[in-house]
Amino acid sequence: MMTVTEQLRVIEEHVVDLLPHDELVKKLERSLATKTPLRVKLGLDPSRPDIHIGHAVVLNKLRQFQDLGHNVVLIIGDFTAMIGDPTGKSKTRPALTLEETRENGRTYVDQAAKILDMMRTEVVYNSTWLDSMSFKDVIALSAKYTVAQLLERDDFTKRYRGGEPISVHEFLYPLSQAYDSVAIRSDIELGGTDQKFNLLVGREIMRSYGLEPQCILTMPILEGTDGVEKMSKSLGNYIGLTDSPRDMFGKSMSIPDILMPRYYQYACFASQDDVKAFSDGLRNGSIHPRNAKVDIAKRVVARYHGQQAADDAFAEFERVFVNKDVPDEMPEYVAQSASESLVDLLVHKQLAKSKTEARTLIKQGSVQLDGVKVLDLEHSVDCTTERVLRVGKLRFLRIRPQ
RNA sequence: GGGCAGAUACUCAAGUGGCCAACGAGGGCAGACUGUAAAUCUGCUGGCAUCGCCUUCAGAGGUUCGAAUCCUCUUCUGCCCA
Repeated sequence: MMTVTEQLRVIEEHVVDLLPHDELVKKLERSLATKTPLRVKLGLDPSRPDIHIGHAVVLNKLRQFQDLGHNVVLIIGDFTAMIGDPTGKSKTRPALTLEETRENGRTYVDQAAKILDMMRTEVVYNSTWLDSMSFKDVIALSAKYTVAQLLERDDFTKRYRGGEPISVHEFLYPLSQAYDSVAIRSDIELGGTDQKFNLLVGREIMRSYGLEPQCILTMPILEGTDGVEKMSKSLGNYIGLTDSPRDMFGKSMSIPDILMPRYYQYACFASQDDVKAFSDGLRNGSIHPRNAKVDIAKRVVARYHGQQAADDAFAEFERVFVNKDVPDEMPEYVAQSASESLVDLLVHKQLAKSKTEARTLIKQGSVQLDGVKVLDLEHSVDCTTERVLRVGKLRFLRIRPQ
């Protein structure tokens, strides 16, 4: 096992907050002396079924803890998802049923397994203890925190001042998350920087229950492919862990240039030194931005799909976007008759949301058949031979004869 | 419990009896330019269709030739008073 100092060096890398530092040192020293691994907690909100590379930033940090010999406790917040954490949002999220959150939780674990060492991972659902709490228990829990303390949270403050509604049950979110820490007796809890408040509440609540407070560690929130908003499925700016190599590559290539160093650091998990060299290279022109981005895209794909997939995705990308060729693989459709209405086909194969949109796309010249623009709204597609239909830059459909 | 204000398309936000499928901004989509980037410029952004038609402005009724706009009730939200 590594010494405390050596461990700390790994743990502190890329971290935003690590509080309180001296308590962590004590925990590590005790862990080393008693040969007891620390319990490192991460709460996952299963209100969406997919994990993306933004989550991976935190997961990767967990993996580092595991590699140092510590244990990870993944908490699937199936119960808290019924509240819907309003963190960073101006509105309450729609509440989900317990069944939906359980289902999402299952896929979460599968995806997390791409990064974590599952031998050192304990997975628990917080409904296990939250569901059995009585109203009396809830009162006792909520008595341990004040409204003023809760209103300190940034988004609560903003909403309160802005005259926007805050439901009482939203106040229960930080408290129930904090109670999770009590239930599993966590030593350290990880989260994105937007979780700082919730993580700190955990400390207070643990202390109230007579437990040694957890340390907290926050990681940066990775921006989505739009370069502005934080990565999230609902904003459509995410790169999912289960995305195909091709999508992953394409999405990685679409990030704004200014985001490259951050992606290099947090999506590719490059070391501080490498990140510095990368940034310097971009600044002084010794690295071409386009090549830099290819490098990032390759690394991202390689991490989740392997090097071969990354190379293939790159080759495919070159063919489609640089050589304006068509991709190897694309959705296929077997024609139902010798000739079909182009508009209907676009809608039917979901290349357009409605006939109106399909017509708009045709009018704008973004629909091509075998590389030739089609501008006729009434066009019938001759389906007696194999055709390739292209809409915009990214949507393809191979049409096969009957 | 009482008083006041408000609810408009993905979001913000105009519109206060016909000129409204509804100004504008953001977002999104598409085109040009590029490094599939950013920035910039242009077009589109309820649905169906050849003029045109149909369904929308929290919900339900009503007034009117005609309503997002007026009236009634309901639901939801904020503020003030208690």
